[in-house]
Amino acid sequence: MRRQALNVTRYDPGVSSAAPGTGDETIERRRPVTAVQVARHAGVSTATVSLVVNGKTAGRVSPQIAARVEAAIAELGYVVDRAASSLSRGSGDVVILVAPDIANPFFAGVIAGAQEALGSIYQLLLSATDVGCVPRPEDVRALFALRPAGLLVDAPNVRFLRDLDVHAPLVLIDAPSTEGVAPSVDLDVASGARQLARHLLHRGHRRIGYLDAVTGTETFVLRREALREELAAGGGVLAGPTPASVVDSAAASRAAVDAWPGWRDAGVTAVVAASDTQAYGVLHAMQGLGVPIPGELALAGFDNLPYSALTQPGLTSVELPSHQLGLAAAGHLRALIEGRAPAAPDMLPAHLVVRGSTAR
Amino acid sequence: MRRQALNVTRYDPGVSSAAPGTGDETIERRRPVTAVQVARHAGVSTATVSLVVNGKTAGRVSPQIAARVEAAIAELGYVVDRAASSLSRGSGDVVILVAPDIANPFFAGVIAGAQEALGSIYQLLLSATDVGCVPRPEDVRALFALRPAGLLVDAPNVRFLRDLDVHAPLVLIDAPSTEGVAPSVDLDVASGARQLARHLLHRGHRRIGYLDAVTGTETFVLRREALREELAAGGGVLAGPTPASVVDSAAASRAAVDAWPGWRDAGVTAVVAASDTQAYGVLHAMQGLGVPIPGELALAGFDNLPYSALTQPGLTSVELPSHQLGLAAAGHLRALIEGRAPAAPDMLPAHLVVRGSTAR
DNA sequence: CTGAAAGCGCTTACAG
DNA sequence: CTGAAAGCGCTTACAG
Repeated sequence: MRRQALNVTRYDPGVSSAAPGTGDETIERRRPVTAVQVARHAGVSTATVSLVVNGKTAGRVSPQIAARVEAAIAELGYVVDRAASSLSRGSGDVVILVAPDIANPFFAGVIAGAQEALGSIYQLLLSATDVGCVPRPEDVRALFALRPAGLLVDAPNVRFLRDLDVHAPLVLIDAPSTEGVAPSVDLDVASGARQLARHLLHRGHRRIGYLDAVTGTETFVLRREALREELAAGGGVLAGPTPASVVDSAAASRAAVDAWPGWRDAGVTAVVAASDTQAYGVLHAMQGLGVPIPGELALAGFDNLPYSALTQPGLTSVELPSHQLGLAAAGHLRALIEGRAPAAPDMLPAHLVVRGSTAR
Repeated sequence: MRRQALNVTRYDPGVSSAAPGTGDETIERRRPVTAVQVARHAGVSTATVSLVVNGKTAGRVSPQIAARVEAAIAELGYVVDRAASSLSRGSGDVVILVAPDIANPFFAGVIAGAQEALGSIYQLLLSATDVGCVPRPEDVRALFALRPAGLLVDAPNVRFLRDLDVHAPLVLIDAPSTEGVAPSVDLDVASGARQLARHLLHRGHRRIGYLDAVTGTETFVLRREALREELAAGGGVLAGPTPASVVDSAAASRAAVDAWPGWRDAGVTAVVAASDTQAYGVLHAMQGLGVPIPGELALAGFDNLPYSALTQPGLTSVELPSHQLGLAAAGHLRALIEGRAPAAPDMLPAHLVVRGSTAR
């Protein structure tokens, strides 16, 4: 790799060092303003400062004093130290979302929904686990040690929860079959899979190939098995090999290239991928192999990612409501945190979006 | 929307409530184990517990005592309260990456690189700002109030930094023209743009259309202007309208549909999009309009996202090394945090990847 | 309406 | 090698 000129500028802390120019100077950082300084500046106690910054002045602090404190806060640029605040209160105002595949556009919707539900009171931070891996209990435990207000954990399995054994606000996302262990907000992927099965049967397909995902999450088991059952009910069958790949287009493409001879020999006329991301890979693979879609092979996926409307042909997909998922999960968590009875959410409905990839 | 049966299970805290069955019971949470409990259990002081959990036993704690403490920790399931730890030390071990567009696959690489550089000592959390928006100084200030070990901020502009005025470990990512304000690790997008310009000129294109991004980030200005200059140097020109869209395929598709008459009338034979994500939208728009790519119109983008190898035709793109970017930025931050002199990183090189979308 | 004081759980000089 | 004690910056009963 060709190395080029350095473009990293040294940070100037704006504070004189102990021994300027000697080379072994230590950088002194300007220390953050504390409540003590604000209190001194406004001529009040730190208790009053705390009441003001937390908006608990009603009947406790006179408007005049409050105004004086506000002024001091603005002048000094005081920001509450949330580490200290968390320690004092027992927990903070951060909500952490743990997800295995942040880069998946599906999560943009979940994140937006969660932010909407959390409002400006809580701050949402994301913890990315390794792509294609379920989060490990020890990772989540380390996150709990941060004393967040609560945790949102995407797609863990039952075993994960047994190992976790943590008792704090926690809501699971898209974690079917964890009932009774922790609250979860789920997607009705089974219904979506059945709609897709009926659509394919209706289009005359009987022998369906399947490209699975290898994350070891329940949702993918559910997608596959619901599809299989509903196909069987209508005289169809999952035929040929059932390869699995990580949720990545390139990996899916390779898997599809390998699987194609088997699918073809098994008389497969349609392929379903466990996710749209993988379906894109299958589409590419078939274009490379000269197998026309939908002419020789129909194709469908799950998620209905934005890009699925843009492929050539457009991709038939089971739409999973990511925004609503984030909204419901964070809303539930918030109720838990605030000690309210959680509003009864639904199992969020999935519905099939039909496009050119399964046209006759 | 059809509502279905509720599938949210109530969380059972496993702890008896104050007034069981009365209905106004408050949920008592099992309180986390503290160092005091561990100390008591092991028959030592909390100071010793602290030394053991922080691995500072060498010459300070006898192996026997250390072993006893370890055993107590394991037995009680003790995890250090990081809020308290942060308060005591002055800052914690969390590194926060602030990025406008977490869902962009480009960030998967940045995140993986940053995690690699941070190792297991620091914990990386992500803060998602609204899509298509530069992070606001107040958001970043709120993040600093969490007392993280440091912050990595993607693509802010100079004005942002003037407003920020925060003096703590901070490294900017892909933030050209912020020299002297804060350290930054940059991508040589200008060089990439010039390579792309020369490639297009060499392929015989002289009148080039451009689809810009509307995030207000320097990197996009640089991409466009470097392309413009290098084209001019070779007798080419940015011609026709220069629409802008958010970094989203669907939005880009709409923008391209609108721009096409203008481009066509201006004699444009190639279009460059500010990002691959947008280029996918242009590709879709042109397929919809019946404009063959590359036959009638060549197309290229920036980022070389994984999916760019899978489109039909494959997308010519300026590869930006996302993994190295995360690695270098986090490495620099880590040096800053630990008071070491940052290793001199490079401005990370970009290089053109030529695919079918600009074939003759 | 306001303040002095205790306490959150940890870390780190300091004394022994 | 080990412990008692102070302190990080905040919040919250409690006393006035």
